[in-house]
Amino acid sequence: MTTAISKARVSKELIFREAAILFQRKGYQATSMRELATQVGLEVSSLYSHIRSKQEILERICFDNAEQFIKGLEQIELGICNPASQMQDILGLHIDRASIDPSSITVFNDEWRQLDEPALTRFIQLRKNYESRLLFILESGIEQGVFKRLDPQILLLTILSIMRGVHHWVKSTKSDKAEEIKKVISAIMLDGLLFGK
Amino acid sequence: MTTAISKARVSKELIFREAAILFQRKGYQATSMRELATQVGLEVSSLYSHIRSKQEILERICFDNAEQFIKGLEQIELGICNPASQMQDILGLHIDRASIDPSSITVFNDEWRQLDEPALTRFIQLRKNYESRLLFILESGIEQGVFKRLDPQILLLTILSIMRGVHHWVKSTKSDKAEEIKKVISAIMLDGLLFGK
DNA sequence: GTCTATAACTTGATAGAC
DNA sequence: GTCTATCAAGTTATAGAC
Repeated sequence: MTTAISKARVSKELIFREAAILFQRKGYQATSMRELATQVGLEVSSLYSHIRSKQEILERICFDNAEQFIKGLEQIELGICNPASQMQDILGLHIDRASIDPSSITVFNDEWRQLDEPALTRFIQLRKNYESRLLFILESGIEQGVFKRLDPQILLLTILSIMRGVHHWVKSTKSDKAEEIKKVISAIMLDGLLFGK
Repeated sequence: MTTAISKARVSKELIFREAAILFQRKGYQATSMRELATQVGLEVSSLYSHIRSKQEILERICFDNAEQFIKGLEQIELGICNPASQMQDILGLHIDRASIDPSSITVFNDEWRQLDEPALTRFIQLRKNYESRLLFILESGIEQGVFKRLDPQILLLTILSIMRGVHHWVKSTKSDKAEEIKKVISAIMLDGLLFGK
């Protein structure tokens, strides 16, 4: 429109997207702004016309994802109050988000510790809040006799561990259909691995 | 013996132990040799009388743990050839090791990507070998009708995800008995979460 | 083996011309 | 908005006295 030859558009979004990919592959600390600039197709200094700092990128990735998970959980809480189906929906929420944007989720999962204060404390609080709401669902399920009477804290950590790993197999399975993954994980978590029993 | 006042012993082991703690808390890249020196009670340069480089520390942590897991797996493979009990033993192996040395295991789990070549490639190969042997056990179990007929690749990644998270709840559960954790995880993995069924 | 001093380099970020 | 040039601070690691 404005120029004869349309130059590759360098938007803020592109910077965040490429940053997520680099942070995923090498980690936040091991990724330099020079590498990011190269990946985006700019000189380092030009990045700072779009962003304020390297930290700002990490903060946005972490808090955007946090927001998505919190919103998703709110929907589930407002739905039918059945712990088993709520748990299944939570698994679905995590698997869907890991499928939609694996790089971003990996950074959210693994690199949040590199947040500076006060963002770090704020992030940890969001996470604690999220986890305590999952714990509540688990405890409700146990009380209602839907789930087995196992230590709910250990249950919670087990579920979170599985969810933290989902992004790994989003790419490593050939049939990268989220639906297939949901089926298998639900089967394991809810009914166990043993046949017949 | 040699000095009247016995000075705090600065051994190589102490350096590796403190390094594991720092690498766990802040990550490899975010931990400086200055911090490590302070933690150990030396000046930076003095560290280099004991170790060759920062990388050497990471390599030793990663490969020592790899060796332990491989040895453990070999024992399990040589034991009774029952996929269900083998799987339970593998869960036990990971939980035991995470209980014995959580810092070291966390670095092994999360910081191996910071290895330089050629160590990185060597490490990835060890891991691939380990994982393919777990996969074999899962596939055997499915063939023998012991495990449900689920995608073994997804099963493997699920189990590895749980094992990667064990160190988190070794500290966060008050009763930090490995036995309790083993019981709960085995219950979930083998029999599922749902009651009765 | 430990120290002080410093080399050699990389980092995130800024100044100012265009 | 993008560039060239540069800064100040931090990094791992070494040299050499004690």
